[in-house]
Amino acid sequence: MTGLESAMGFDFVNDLVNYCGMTKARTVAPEDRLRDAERSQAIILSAARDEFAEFGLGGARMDRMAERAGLNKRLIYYYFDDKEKLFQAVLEQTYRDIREEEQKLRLLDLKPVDAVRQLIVFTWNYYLEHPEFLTLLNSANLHRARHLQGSTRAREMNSPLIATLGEILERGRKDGSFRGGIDPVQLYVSIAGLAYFYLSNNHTLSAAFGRDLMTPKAHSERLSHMTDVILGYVLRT
Amino acid sequence: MTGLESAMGFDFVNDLVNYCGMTKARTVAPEDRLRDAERSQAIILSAARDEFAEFGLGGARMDRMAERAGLNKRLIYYYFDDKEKLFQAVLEQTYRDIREEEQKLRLLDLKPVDAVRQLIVFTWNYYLEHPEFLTLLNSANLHRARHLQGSTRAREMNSPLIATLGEILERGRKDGSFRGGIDPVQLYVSIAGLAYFYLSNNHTLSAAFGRDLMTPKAHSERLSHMTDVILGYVLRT
DNA sequence: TCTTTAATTCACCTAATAGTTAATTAATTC
DNA sequence: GAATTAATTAACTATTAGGTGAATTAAAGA
Repeated sequence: MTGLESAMGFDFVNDLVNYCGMTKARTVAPEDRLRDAERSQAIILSAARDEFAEFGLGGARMDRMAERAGLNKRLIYYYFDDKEKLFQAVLEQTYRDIREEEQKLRLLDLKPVDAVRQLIVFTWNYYLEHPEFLTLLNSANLHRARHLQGSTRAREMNSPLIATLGEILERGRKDGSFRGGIDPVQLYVSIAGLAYFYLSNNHTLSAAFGRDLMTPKAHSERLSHMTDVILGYVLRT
Repeated sequence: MTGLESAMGFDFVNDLVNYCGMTKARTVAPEDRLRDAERSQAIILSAARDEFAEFGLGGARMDRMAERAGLNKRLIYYYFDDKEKLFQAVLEQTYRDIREEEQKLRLLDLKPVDAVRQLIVFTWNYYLEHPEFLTLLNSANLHRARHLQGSTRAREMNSPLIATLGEILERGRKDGSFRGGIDPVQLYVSIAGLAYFYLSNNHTLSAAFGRDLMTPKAHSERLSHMTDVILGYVLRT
């Protein structure tokens, strides 16, 4: 309480808060706070994501993460216990991010062909704009995805997309544009695989074929090729 | 020299070797030798391959490699200098192995459709039977393939395959079975990607879709799907 | 204002790890 | 059979890296 408030004989700030109907969860503006648990956790998570993405689980360094975050290393352990749990938290966040973007697509509002086209374009662009997604998944798989132990969470996040794709395939079959008997999981894995492999393995592929696969031109050629391949399979001929 | 040889007054073994016209590079049968540089190097390389494949470059442990190899750790440094160079040697060996197998395919002896089919089957089976190939390539890419520095070697190894595939596509186009304008590099990357992503990411995918992707049945379904996708694209309709 | 709680920092520990020095001994040469 | 070379080992080092105990201080509560 300030000297003035004290002199006035009542708690001015508290009265104001009560008058306005605000909860007094915060007495200082979020920006001005020197300490903020949520903010620190978010910063750590993002620093850890970058570090894991760049060096893999085995190569990532806790000290470097702290430095990246601009926070004391002890805080990482305070909030995330250990390296394994931190990696798990990063993975969950990463999954949440892509599924959130996928939700926005509203594929069921489109014609079946356009919906498939859109899904291909989205997948390609998302991988292109989030290279960390690719390396994090590689790390997770190297460790046999033991960080997605519960697996129910992961399944819950992914089944909506597969259900949507199944519905799209069904509609396309009914209106005669798609062939029948397509497994939505196989199709999704194929779309993802065509983009993933090209981008994730671009360094070895570029070396192997002596051709820069990361130019804008190469990118648009790949997207166009991918679309041809998938539509060539899906469309009734 | 044995006591007997000595007693006879001449070097029996040397005379025998000269008589037979053999070079005396080895005095003891390869099996019986306690020390053998080539053998040790091969053992180290294979132990290192397994270790790198299981834990990645960052997670691999030199001590564990020595244990796997059943040889003193110092030998690894004696023959391969350091961890980085060892990883490079492992990568080169790995590439050599798959290209050697590819050479045996004799795709140009087949009809174009069958050649493409064969390439798909080979790729699928090779990845399936050599899971270490997948994780090693992932590691190489995580480190931006800096271990394939010269790149000329890598290109030399891969261009024959692309040339062969180009020839197959050309023949197929001429005989009217294939569509025109297919880029062999794109096609190869697609075939590889369809198999690679499924197998390399099988742990996260299985968790995401709540479905075991590694049963024999799932495998044959995937191969069949992949074939449909690629042929659906390649074949003139 | 005073107390309590929780965010943050400092200093440190221990085990592991990449890499090395120097001795040893099997194999080869003469 | 002695000398030389090369494969192999044992023991060691310096450093790094994951993790922790305890003090500090900002923020919240009363």
